[in-house]
Amino acid sequence: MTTFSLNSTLRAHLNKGRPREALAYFLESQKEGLRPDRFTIPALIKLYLQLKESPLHGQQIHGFAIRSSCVGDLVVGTGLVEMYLKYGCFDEAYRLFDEIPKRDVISFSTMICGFSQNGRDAEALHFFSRMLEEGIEPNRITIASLLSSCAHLKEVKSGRMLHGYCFTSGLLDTADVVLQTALVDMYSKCRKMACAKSVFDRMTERNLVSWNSIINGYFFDGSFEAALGLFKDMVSHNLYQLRLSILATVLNICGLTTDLRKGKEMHGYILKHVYDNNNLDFLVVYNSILNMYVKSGSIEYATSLFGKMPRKNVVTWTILIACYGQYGMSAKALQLLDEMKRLGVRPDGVTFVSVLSACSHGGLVNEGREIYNSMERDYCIVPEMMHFVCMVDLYGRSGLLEEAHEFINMMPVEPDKATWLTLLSSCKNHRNLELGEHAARKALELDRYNTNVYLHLSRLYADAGRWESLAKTRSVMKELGLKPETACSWVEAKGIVHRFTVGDCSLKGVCPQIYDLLESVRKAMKVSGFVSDTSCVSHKMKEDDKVIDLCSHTEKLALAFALMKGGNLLRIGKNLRVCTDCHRTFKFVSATYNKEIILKDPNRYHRFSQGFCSCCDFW
DNA sequence: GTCACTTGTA
Repeated sequence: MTTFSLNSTLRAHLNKGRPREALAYFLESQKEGLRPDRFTIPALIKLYLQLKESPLHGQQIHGFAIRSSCVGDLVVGTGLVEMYLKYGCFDEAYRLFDEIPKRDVISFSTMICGFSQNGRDAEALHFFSRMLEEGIEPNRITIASLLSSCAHLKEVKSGRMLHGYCFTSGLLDTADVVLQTALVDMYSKCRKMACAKSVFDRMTERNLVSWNSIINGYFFDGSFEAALGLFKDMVSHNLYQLRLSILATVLNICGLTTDLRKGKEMHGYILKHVYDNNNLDFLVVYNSILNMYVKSGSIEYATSLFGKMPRKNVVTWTILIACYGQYGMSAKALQLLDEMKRLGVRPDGVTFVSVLSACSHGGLVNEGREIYNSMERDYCIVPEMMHFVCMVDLYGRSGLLEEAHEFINMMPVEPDKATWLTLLSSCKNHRNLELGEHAARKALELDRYNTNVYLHLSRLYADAGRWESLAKTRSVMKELGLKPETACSWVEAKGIVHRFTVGDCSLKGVCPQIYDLLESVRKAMKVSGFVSDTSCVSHKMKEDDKVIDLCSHTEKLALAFALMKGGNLLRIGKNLRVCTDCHRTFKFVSATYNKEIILKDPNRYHRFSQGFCSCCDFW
């Protein structure tokens, strides 16, 4: 064996998607004492990225590169940079990037893409200016990554400029699905649907991602009809296999639609097309539909479909378990786990995520711990990061912050940023400033650009009355170009989604009744002895003003609107977690106005009825 | 003979 033959064999295996064979061959070559060269290193990097190995192996490869003294090689350097970016080691990536003597488009694009894929979008755009300063021309790949960052940041202005660049540089002269899709997605995310549609219409070739982007765009823009219409086009062209992702989007739409009329219509539509298309796996499609009923907040339909399904697999069971968990019906979730065991269906790792988070949302600490311990013992499932995070959440949500922290310290692997963020979020809910600050520090060490860390931290400082620290945190966010997501709630009425954003003063003029209604609800609550929970307000202001501030919460505006609209079942969606004061108000309204209310937040569902919530005030 | 790209989802 020579190094040359080693390299070509490695490449051959990798190109055919056989990383294990490549690895075996490489290990063989090591036994023979063969030295990797600058052509071997990139192949090794590809190999390890394909195998999803731990950073330790990455460092080994780095070691090989150092020993073969080819770190300064353009291709090797770029490969190493990519590797570290994939592992989230940004400092190392920066360092290596700076060591590349003559950087090219690819090395710059690698950096930009790495930032963009890790949610560090401001940094991605920043790096682009550096690229231009060094006089390097971007290409289609650079632009696609940048567009993705503009989409995340909702930066239409930069997005438009990039679009303009595509025109003038001739990048759009030839059909380029990826680039065009990136444009569609950028416009979609920035809610410029007319622009998105015009790019989409001009595409000569489209793929699943293109459809996904445009349909999602219409969805978030509230144009349900347009989104569903496009979905029908897509299905009836029979172009792509129905996948959960796209179904989830479409069926989510139905979740917001009155009385599930649209959801059921789509259910029928999809089944018809599944029937027409023998390539599709019925079970998968049924699972998607089941998921739709769960997502749309219709437990009744979900359980009834579950009962009727002729075949079920782990996924089917897991969906329903997750459903109960999200509604705070933890006991039911555990019951389902038992039943599935009894019927001989083997739970998998994802099932345990659902079960553990059900325990977490229901405050069942002991049960959760027992189940966690049984994973490896009874099911031969080795817990991984996602399970660790569930456990931290299990302890933390219940206020057992020390246990949560201890669990992190005992974890067999280095905690990732999600772990620390989970602990931080619990510290925020239970107002433990000291531990919260520690968790925030750890999370920021791993990702300085994580908006949520700063938001949780701000909240902690506000609750503790540490106004200087609060101001400081906010100014850091500003410096880094991080913007919190603006709170938003929505209600559907007659096929149109009405959106309510925070401090939406325009409403005052257009719809004074909303504020009048809220005012009367507030008075009625006061009479009944309900006290506003002003602890939800994180600004420094007088108590009375805090009460007024609370009234502008978007879910309250949406609630008032939904009440005015009429009907006995009100469905409200929200992009952020509900606050305690709003939760109280919803309970009150469900009792005094005799309404059933479903409030969906990003993590779970609250179902209010007769003054109670399905979450039992634990969320 | 070698490096980089778009969506969603928990």
